[in-house]
This record gives sequence, C-alpha cells and structure tokens, in this order.
Amino acid sequence: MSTSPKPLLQRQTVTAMVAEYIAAKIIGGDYPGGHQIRQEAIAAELGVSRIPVREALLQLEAEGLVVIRTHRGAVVSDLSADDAIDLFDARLLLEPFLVKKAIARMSNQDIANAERALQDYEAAIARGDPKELSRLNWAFHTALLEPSMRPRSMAVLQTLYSSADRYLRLQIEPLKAQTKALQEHRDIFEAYRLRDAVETSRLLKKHVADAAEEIVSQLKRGEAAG
Amino acid sequence: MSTSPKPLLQRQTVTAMVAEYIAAKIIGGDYPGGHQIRQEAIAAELGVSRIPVREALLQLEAEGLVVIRTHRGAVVSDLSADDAIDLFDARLLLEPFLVKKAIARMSNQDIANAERALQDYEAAIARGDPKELSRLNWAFHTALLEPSMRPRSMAVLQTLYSSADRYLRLQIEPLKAQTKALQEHRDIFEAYRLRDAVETSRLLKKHVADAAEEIVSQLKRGEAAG
DNA sequence: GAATGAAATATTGGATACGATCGCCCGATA
DNA sequence: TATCGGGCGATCGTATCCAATATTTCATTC
Repeated sequence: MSTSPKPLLQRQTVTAMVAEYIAAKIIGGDYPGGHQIRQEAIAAELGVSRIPVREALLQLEAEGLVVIRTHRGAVVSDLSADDAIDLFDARLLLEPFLVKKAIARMSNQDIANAERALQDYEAAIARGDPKELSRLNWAFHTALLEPSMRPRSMAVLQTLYSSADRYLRLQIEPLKAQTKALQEHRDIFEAYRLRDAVETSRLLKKHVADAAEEIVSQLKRGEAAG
Repeated sequence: MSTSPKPLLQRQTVTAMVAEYIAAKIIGGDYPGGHQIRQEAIAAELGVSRIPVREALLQLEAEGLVVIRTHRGAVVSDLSADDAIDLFDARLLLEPFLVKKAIARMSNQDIANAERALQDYEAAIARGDPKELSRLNWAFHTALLEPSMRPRSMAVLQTLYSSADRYLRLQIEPLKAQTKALQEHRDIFEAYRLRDAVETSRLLKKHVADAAEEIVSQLKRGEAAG
C-alpha cells in the first residue's frame, strides 16, 4: 500500500499556494515572530485577491504559525523557550507511542519506505538546502509513524512539526545537528527494521529529546542575553 | 482570575457564530458522519453570505469535525472505533502529563477554580442538558490542566475534545456515565487539591481510559452488528 | 507640554458577482 | 447493452466591492 500518496497532477488551489508561500516565509525566518501580515500586501505580492490570503491565514492559525485577532489581522506567533518546551514535550509523548503502534502493524513495504526516506535525508545533507532537509527529516519521521494508522494523531504531529521547524532553522550549527540526526536516524531505523518496538521507541524519544534540549538551551541563552 | 472568561460585550464575528452553529449541529448529531454541508444552504439558513460559512468550515476542518475536498465541499467526518482509539489515546498521553505540570505550578486560586468547575458540573447533572454538561465537563478538565501554562498542548486537546464530545453524546446511558464521571472528578480533585501529582495523574488517566473503553466497546458492538 | 477627543486613514470583515470545476443525465457508438 | 463523450445544472473558488472597526493624525484644552 501507500507507495506515493501524493497525486501527481495536483489541482492546486490558490489558497493552498498562498498558505505554502506564507508558511515558507515564517518557517524560513523571513517573517519573524511579531511580524504583522497584511492581507493586502500579500495579495498584491502574489497577484491574487484577499480572499485566498484570508483563508490561508486561517489555516496557518490552526497550525499555530500565526495568531489572528478580530479586526486586527494576523501576527506571526512568537518563539520562546517555553513554547519550544510545550511543543517538544507534546512530540515526546506522541512520537514514541505512535512508533510502537506502527511497528505492531507495519508491512515490509512500510520498512522499505522508511529506508528510502532515510536514504533521501542522507543524500540531501551534502546539498545542504535547509528547506529540503527539513522536509526530508520530517518525511523520515512520518514514514516511521505512518503505519500506526492514526490519522488524527498524525495530523496533530504535522502541525506541531511545522512550528518545530521554525526552531530547528534557528540552530547555530545546523550541519552538526543534521549529522547527529542522521546517525540517530540510522540507529532508529535499524531497531525499526528488526521490529524492536521498545528499542525503537526509546531511541526515537532520545532523538527528539536531544534536539529539544539543544534548542531550548540555545533559546534560554538568547533570552538571558536579551 | 478568570471568573467569567466571556467578554460581556462580545464583539462576535459572523464567522465565529457560523462555526459555533455548525459545530453544535455536528457534535449534537444533527449532522451525522458523511453528511454533506452545502455552503449556500448554511448561508441561507443563517441569512449570511457564503464567505463566513467557508471560513467557519476551514476552522472546523482544523478541529477535525469536517473534511474538505477541493471543489467538492465539506463532509462531516466519520466516527469509528479506530478513530475513537486514535483520539482517546492522544488524550491519554497528554492529559496525565499536563496535570502533573499543572500541579507543579498551580496557585491556590487555580485549585479554587477547579473546585468551582467541579461544583458547576455537579449542579448541571440534575438539569441534564447534554450540551451544557459537555461544556462543564470539559471546563473541569481545562481547569485542572490550565495551570500547566502549555497553550499549545491545550489547543491540541481542545480540538481533540470537540471530536471526543461527538462520541460522548452517542452514549446509550449518559446519566450513568455522567454520574460515574462525577465521582471520578471528585476523586481527581481531591488528589489535585493535595498537590499529589502522581495520584492525580493516575486517576485522570484511568478516568479518560474508562470513558474511552466504554465508548470503543459500544462502537465495536455497533460496527459488528452493522 | 501632556492629555483629550474628533476627523481622516488604513485595514479587516462580509456581501455580491463571476468564472471554473464537478457530477449527472442523455444520446451516440460499437 | 455497455461504454464513452458532450452538454447542463449545481456547487465551489476567487475577484471585486461595500461596510464596520481599528489606528493614526491633529487640533484643542487644561
């Protein structure tokens, strides 16, 4: 099953394109926390009307990337150590749990999918495009968890991840973090391949916890420094 | 703080009203799973244009109450035993965790708030209005968890809960479930008041697990029967 | 000079209007 | 008779336009 869930000829809607555009700006740091997003400005920038912009902003609000206040527009949500803790703690609960459920149900095809995702991530490190790396990193996590057949939990994680991504992009030494992540991914996959649920869950938890630790401590240094 | 979180002079937006209206229909079971929601029909029903209806539907999609497909409109999401398991497992991870964090930070005022929520729920059982009971049940859970200061996790739970509510409304013997819940709420609050994080977490977990068990077994009976 | 209050402006929320897509019906063809 | 293709109505996606709200500017008063 699920060889490639993405339709090849996607009938893309303007709203979806706008949402992707703004999300990329936020995640990439072009729109920092606190930045006011003006509907008219985005609309003009992309040559569309304000309607799809508003609908895109509603979706981004649900993802936690912006905060919308009535008659006052959308503002990019702030990053903070507290928020990162909130976010990563939720991931730390969900991901290790889901990977156990996934292993209990997964087919050999699912294992092959995860392996492929691992290889894609590895191959991308050399190229070093942060957006691409982020996508493939998340693709690996998704591949591990997808066989759990928990669409609702996966949707929650999807939204958590897009915010987590903002923090990952702030890292001072991305290459170092990526290399560390790659090795951890390899270890996780090895346990996964052997269907060792307990070990996979443990390694995945540590993987996420280490990344969280790194990010939170960096943020706290930044907040202390002002 | 927070005696009455609803602003007295509510500057309610049409979109919010429409979202509330449709959500109530779905949660109350008036719109069952699979029901097609026509933008024009809702708009005419409420005497508004399609714009706020569309925006409301986007919010409901983020809450998991409807599924929107491009050019094909919104459909009320289906209920199933698998979905209920997905949903309640996520709650089972998050709530016991958050209540521990809450106890570590809570003030006496927070305890008083929880006690008030408990009393409100108790008082409402006699009246038996399901919508009101559902609201107060959730208010109690929220009061317990709110001091954790985890807005992101709370937002996730909020969306999970609105779907969980659909299942709760299906229960065959609501009064029995509510009475059981009330006793459990009392026990949870007692441990909470004493700041016993481990015991509160344990009781809360069991409270949610029991409700989940009841709902899932009922659903499975229904699915088996066809 | 700071505070108050009333226009003027900027921006969002919502309504109307139009073009595009989907689904169904029905006839043509093999 | 079953399948394919075209037209038609229903519905959605988006643009344009108007109304309501928020913010800024600026004169006035103490």
